[in-house]
Amino acid sequence: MGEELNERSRRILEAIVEDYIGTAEPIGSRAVTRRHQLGLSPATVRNVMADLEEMGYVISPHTSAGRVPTDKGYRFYVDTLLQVGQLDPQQKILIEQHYRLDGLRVDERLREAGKVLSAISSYAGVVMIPRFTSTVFRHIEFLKLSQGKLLVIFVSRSGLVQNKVIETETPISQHELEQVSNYLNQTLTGLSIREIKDKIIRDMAEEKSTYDQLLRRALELSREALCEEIGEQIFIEGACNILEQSEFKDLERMKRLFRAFEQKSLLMELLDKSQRAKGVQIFIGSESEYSEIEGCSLITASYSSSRGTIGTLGVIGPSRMNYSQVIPVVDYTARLVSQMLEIESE
Amino acid sequence: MGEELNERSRRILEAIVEDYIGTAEPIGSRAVTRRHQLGLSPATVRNVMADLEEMGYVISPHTSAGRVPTDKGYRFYVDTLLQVGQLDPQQKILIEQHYRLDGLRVDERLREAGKVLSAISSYAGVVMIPRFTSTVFRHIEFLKLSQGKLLVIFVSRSGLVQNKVIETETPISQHELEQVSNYLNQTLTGLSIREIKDKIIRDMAEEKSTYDQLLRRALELSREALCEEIGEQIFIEGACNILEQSEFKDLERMKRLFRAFEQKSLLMELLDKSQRAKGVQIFIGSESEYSEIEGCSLITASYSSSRGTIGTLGVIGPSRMNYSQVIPVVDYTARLVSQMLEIESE
DNA sequence: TGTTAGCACTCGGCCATCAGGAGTGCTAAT
DNA sequence: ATTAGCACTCCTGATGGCCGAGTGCTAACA
Repeated sequence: MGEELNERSRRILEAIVEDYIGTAEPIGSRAVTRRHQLGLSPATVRNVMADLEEMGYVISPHTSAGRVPTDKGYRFYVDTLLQVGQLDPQQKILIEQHYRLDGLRVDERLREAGKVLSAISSYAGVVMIPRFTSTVFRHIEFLKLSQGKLLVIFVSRSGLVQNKVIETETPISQHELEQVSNYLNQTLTGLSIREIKDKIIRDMAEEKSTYDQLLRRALELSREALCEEIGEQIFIEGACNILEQSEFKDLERMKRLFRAFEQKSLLMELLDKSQRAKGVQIFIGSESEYSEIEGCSLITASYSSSRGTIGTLGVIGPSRMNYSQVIPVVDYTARLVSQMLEIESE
Repeated sequence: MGEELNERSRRILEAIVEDYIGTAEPIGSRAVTRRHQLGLSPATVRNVMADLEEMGYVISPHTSAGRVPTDKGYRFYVDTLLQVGQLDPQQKILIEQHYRLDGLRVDERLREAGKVLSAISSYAGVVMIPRFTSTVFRHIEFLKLSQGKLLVIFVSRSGLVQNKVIETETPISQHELEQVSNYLNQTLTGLSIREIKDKIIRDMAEEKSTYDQLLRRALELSREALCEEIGEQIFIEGACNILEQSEFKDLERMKRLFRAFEQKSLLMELLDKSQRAKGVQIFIGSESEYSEIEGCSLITASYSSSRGTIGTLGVIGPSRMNYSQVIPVVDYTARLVSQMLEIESE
């Protein structure tokens, strides 16, 4: 088990993974020798393959079939075998063309990014909307709805509009609400929500002594409005694309995947995890006890503003994914999106 | 062709449709006599079935199979055979329970309605967000984004928040924008967008003579902001549900359907059509030259505020749908949603 | 004249069988 | 250590036969 793979085994594993990515069919020993000049006979390759199987990198679906990479095999491949090149300039241009998105809202732009990802990778694109807590305050507005209910609208520096409904016990007039809005807009602009949360807690402690009615109201409302995370949102675009993948001829499997898509919480969790990491993240198959996306891989990267990471986007497809192609695309897209949001907020 | 169906033929067609809805399998003459007391022999039923086939109400997939209703058959069934009962009180309660949605935004509520529809019907639920033009003005807000770009936020009386980005050539300060917002909020509240459009056109004609800078600005901006329809939105919930339907064992068909879902424009068109009609609408199969949803039916109803129809919701499933169950559910849901939006806006 | 029983026929679904082919593991030779 | 050879396994696809469900037709019946 602890055995290091020697050069030859690596070459052969690489061959199996890459051929399998290309063909979606179990790779036999002869196929390896035929398609790759390794200077080895099929028999030798067979021996190596038996070793690889022993070590859990590949598996054969049945006695007389070729070998298929396991999750462990893919993992080894992406971690140590694969070298991701630069995105070729032509494709860069192709991607950039999709980002001439004048006059679109931030959320539309993000959704568009998902579409582009899916179109280019021909898997599914997924984009997580900036986490509320990671955004920078730009504007807030309170509107009175029915009895005791307020609509609060929040705009982040990048122009993302979010809103929620909060409840108040003590009645308040629309006029007062405007004053509160004004006050908050003056004092909070440019702060991140994280900072604001801290500030509010501090101010509330101080405020106990003061009796400024307006100030107290403003603090109360802003606490209600800002301190609770707005449900995170996630876009999944081009899910149909992965229907084309031959692994999803299996209806049952497909259903499970689509259920996972519909529920979103699972993906959310994964994206959230990758949010914290830097650079491109790769989740392979059921590596992390999520059986719903068994047989699938997720490639993600975070996008960020100058104030740090704010969201995550990526591609989800079968484990048998063209990693070398998709990874740079995801990476580049994350950069483009970061840039886009930055420009917007200037 | 012009032949009217006699009572017996109707009974038999009804039997075929209902049994087929239940079993998803071609219905033979013996099955009809077994499951329905018609006082007829299989042979007689066979004769009638041959007639029905001749007239295009049913079809047999192959020589020695039973009969399956055609679109025309379903149409006849829903139009003249089916009598929709009231929703049974128990189910009413079941539905209502899902609508204890305090503290949710309007769009979340609508999406929730889609989920409930899908859960109860076990097909897919679909909800079209209120058309911008049909909503009633409540509040508008302009924020300056980057060079020449404005973010405009619009709140309808029912609390629906929408936003878009518009461009202006002449620069304008945030202060001026606030004045414009204030002015518009004072003068437009309570008007429907439709009315506002008219008003703006009228005012612009008059305004040529006046030289009030602010007024001119307000008119220009509000025209930009309000007069162009915001892209309509549509939620499709529980699409996976219809994967369970046996008709979608055919992969190819399923793909086409999901592509249609992803694109949304097709559904939009259909919903838009039904928007104009009153009461429950039923689209069967490819009745209206949309081949993508071949084999599917769509049941819709419009929801409305006191100011008239504002949106549409419904259920999409296989033509072989349990109409008698789904129709009252859609109907009742539309009422509930109308009510919900009404309360919110008071 | 409308209804029904009877019967021959058709066709899809299911199962077993079979040949072909791809690929393996083992052994013995290099 | 590598490789050629070989027997073996197992999937795949084609073939054919059987069964059952269901039909259409015809002739008998009320």
